[in-house]
Amino acid sequence: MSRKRLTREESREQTRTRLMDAAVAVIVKKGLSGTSVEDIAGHAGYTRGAFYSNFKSKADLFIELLKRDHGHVQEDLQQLLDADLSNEALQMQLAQFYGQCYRDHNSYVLWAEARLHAVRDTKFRQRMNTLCLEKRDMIASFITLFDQRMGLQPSSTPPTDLALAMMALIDGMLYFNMSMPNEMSDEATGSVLSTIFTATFFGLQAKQTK
Amino acid sequence: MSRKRLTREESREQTRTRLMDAAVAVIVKKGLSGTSVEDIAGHAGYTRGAFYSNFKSKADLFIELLKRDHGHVQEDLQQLLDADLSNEALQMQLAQFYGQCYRDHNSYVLWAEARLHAVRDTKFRQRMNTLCLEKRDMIASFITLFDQRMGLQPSSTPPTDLALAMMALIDGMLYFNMSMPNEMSDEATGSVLSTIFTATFFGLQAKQTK
DNA sequence: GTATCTAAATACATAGTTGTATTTGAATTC
DNA sequence: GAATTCAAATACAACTATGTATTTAGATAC
Repeated sequence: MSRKRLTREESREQTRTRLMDAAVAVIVKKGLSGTSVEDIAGHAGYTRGAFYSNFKSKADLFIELLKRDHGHVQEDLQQLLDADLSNEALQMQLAQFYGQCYRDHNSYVLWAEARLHAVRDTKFRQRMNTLCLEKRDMIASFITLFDQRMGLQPSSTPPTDLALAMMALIDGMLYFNMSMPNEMSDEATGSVLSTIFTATFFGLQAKQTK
Repeated sequence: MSRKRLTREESREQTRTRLMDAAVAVIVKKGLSGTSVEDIAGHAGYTRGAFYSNFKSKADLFIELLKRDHGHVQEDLQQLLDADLSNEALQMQLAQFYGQCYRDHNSYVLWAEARLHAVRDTKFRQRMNTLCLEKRDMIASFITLFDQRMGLQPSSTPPTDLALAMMALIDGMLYFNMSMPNEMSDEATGSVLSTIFTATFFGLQAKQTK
């Protein structure tokens, strides 16, 4: 099994990626501020030298992590939106989307850290808000599309506001699902979300049978 | 203006309280893990000696902070529940409750820190869950009471689950309201919450006019 | 193959943090 | 008012973190 010999650029890119992946793991485990640059480099199998050669600072790296994750989510959502699916397929896919949402532990923690940091740091908050609003607008597009498809007259509450509410709700439920799975099982989480979504968008309480 | 001479016990109590208040301020500003014991003591006008004489560790203090805040909220809610108010008064009070909810910056940050810490530390998570579930049950009582009062047949979703959802929603909206007040004003926040509450509990989309 | 470049390692200077052990001085007790 | 007690200050020793400055060794260019 021949290990491919890497070009300088490839090697650098590999280092960068490894550092970022290690950073996620360590930050999720010990917290952003509880994680030292040494921790990250060490966990990736490098020394601090490698870190500072690739990133300006821990803060700089953290932004990169968020952007990377955000990019993935946005791509996924955009694909769904572009796919021009049937109503049924769309509903299925959306269900799956928030289904997988509350399974990704690492992302949850990363963004929870980010929110806290945003509360404290104005500059960071602005960058963060840009990302959040991009996601919000994506979700708002879904709401609008859905309203059109279903022939519902749009709610008096703007879809952008509803989108933020859904983000808030999913996020918070994800936490409960993670921290007290006995009280809030995966099924219960899905069921609650679906109840509230349905009530909010169709205006009728879902009479779903367990 | 004679400054009252304090007994030893009073003085100790004062120190303790000052340390706790200082801790909230500093932790909100710099984060739990970014805050040193020295920071806290210093901000309260003492040295580390005073801190360690009053608390076992920073973790110990943090739990105290959460318990104190939790106690206040529970008291307020219990009073509301005991008051046996008319429907109108109850609705008013509840509106006021979540109205004031998203005005308390410090508490938000404290609990956000706590959630992150809970994800990482099993023992802490258990203590934290106890508090969360107490609050959940309190809110579930409100939901049940409300259903009875309004003569609604209770939702197929258990009130405890709905209670967690409402906590999740309020919390998340509070964040957006704090971090992007231009996108999510106080009024918009109230409006969205009220839309979703109404839809969820009455099963009808609120047609509220701005 | 020699010279050059640069990613990553290493060395260093500085500074902050923790918890305990000891001391101090003001409140209490007799 | 002398003795005692204890809240808080101070001193201490071990450890961890940061960022920069310098070195090293493997890729690239000639």
